Amino acid sequence: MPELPEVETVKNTLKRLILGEKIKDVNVIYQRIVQNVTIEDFRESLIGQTFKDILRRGKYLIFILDNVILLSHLRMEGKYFIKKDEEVTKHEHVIFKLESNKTLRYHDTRKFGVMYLYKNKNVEDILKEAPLLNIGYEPFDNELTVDYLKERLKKITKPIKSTLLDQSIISGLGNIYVDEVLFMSNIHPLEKTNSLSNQALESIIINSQRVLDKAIALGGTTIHSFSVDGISGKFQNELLVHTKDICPNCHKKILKIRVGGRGTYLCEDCQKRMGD
DNA sequence: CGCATTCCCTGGGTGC
DNA sequence: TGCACCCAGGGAATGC
Repeated sequence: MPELPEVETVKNTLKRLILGEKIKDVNVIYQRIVQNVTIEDFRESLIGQTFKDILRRGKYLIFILDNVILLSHLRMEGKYFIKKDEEVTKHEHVIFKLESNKTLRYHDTRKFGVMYLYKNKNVEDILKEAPLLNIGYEPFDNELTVDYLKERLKKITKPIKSTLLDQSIISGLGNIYVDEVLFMSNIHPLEKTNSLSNQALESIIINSQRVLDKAIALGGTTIHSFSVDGISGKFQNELLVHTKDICPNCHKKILKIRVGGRGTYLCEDCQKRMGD
């Protein structure tokens, strides 16, 4: 499941593979992927356009072409593949035929991924409208400070884990890395959000940077699946708590609970609940 | 308003 | 082997 490091890896891999490539044809097989324009509009707007750059905002990929911008969110299982002009397989939902006779294919077994297309707009414009409008700072951004978090979180009473999954507050963390960050910060996932101390918030920021930096360096985490052209990450070998049985710290059994409907791993001894 | 729940999907796992 | 069932989850929509 792609989180920030996986999307960063996909972005960098795709940049090597498709920048400068011109789109000859587009085939949308599963139509619900395209959100904000008709399929006809999507096709016609993309044909003849060349990939100029690829950016990332949170977990969104932003493809910059001549006059259009394509926004892509991989959700759970979205992947891109570069192939020759061969038969379309079962889970390929959008096929971009390129002039070099290669094809760029969006593959998504659960069909949760979405795409948006913008015509004659620049990146600054689309950052001001949905769905990018409410994407919060990334852990690396200088604006993400203890003071900022203190203010944003002061009225939130739900579990801190649910808050960290909310992309409008901090962007880029998903289910895997939130568990890791909370473990590294010795914070219980069910801790009430607005009861966290400044020191706890500081730990969350620092450990978010640490875990994402390391995951990016290792090309992301491959638990279920994510890849471009079969390239997958190695961070799963570095996980401390998510999907683990034994705490690497105190060697007690890792607990699995549900928080906001999400499978959540923690060590009760290392992540004590403080107040509430 | 905040928060919990439901929904979208399909492959993989389980039990009979 | 086949079949019914449940589970995984990011984010939007819905309900309280």
